[in-house]
Amino acid sequence: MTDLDTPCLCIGLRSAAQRLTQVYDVVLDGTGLNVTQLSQLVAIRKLDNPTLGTLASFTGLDRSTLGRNVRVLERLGFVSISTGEDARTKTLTVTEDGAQALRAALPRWYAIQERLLEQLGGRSAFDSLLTDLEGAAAAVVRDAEQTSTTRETRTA
Amino acid sequence: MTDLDTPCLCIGLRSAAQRLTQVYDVVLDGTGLNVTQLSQLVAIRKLDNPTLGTLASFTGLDRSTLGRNVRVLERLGFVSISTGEDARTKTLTVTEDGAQALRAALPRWYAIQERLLEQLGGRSAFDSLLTDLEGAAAAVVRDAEQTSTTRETRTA
DNA sequence: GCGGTACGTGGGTATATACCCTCATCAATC
DNA sequence: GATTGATGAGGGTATATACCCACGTACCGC
Repeated sequence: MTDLDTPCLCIGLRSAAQRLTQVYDVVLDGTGLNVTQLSQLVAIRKLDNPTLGTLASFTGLDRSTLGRNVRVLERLGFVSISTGEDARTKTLTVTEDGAQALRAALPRWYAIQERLLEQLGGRSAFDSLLTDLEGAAAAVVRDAEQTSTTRETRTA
Repeated sequence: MTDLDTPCLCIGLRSAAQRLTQVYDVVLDGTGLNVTQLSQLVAIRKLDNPTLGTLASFTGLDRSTLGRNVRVLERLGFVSISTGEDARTKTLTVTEDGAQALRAALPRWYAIQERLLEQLGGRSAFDSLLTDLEGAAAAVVRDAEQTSTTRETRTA
């Protein structure tokens, strides 16, 4: 049971994601958007002026994380944040500047995707690995919950 | 050319990495180490008291990032940071507390790895995807450099 | 030995991310 | 209609991450 004979799946995946993020960001440089912001603008537009919570569920991010991300977009003038009918909620809207940034960025985003998919020979291997990972992660979490429940029961 | 018909590879990969990180961290909870810290302790031990720069190259992280990460480990008492023979360098050493935390954490880390690999049917698909991604990312970067060079040449 | 260059770290700033607690608002019940 | 419980967002704090610049140290050529 050692270390580098079996490199950490988590760290490996994270490194890959970081490198890929940098690649996207380099290519998007000059459009005013990085890949995080691009994806969030796209999501806001797609969801048609969602609330923070809706966007958070959709993206799988924590609400507070998303709130902070969105404030960056607001400061950049790409999103406007207004109080919804339900006064607890904040509604997000892509501004005209945001739409313009999207028009600049999306072609480049698309070009990266195409190039990557070409190199990867399509997205099936990619998608199935992500799906498998999701399933595997869920299995590990179930195991962990099982174990801790057992431990609590034993202790009690 | 739209958005969610072709979900962003980068965002997908990043989400997967984040979820996987959370899984590791849940399982490691109580050992005093999260997966980032665990991997860094392992790397320090493996590299046998490296300098910050050496560790940064090894892990692929930015030096300043690593400096900050390591200061967290120092504050936790798991790593000691001392000035090297070359007075510019800082040498990293895993303390006894750090070694003890590793003893607590490594079996759990190993259990996650085993469980994940079992679910994934081995690591070949995982590893080859990461390798392919690396190659594909390099290709995209080359394209981008090519393009910008061309643009500069044209402009000049 | 001195001066310039190269190199290793640290600090400032910024984003992305999470968790927990609080506060405000809405809704439902009495 | 007032109290209570649920829900949405914000703020505090923390980690992980990057880039750029400043500073101090080392080394090399003279």
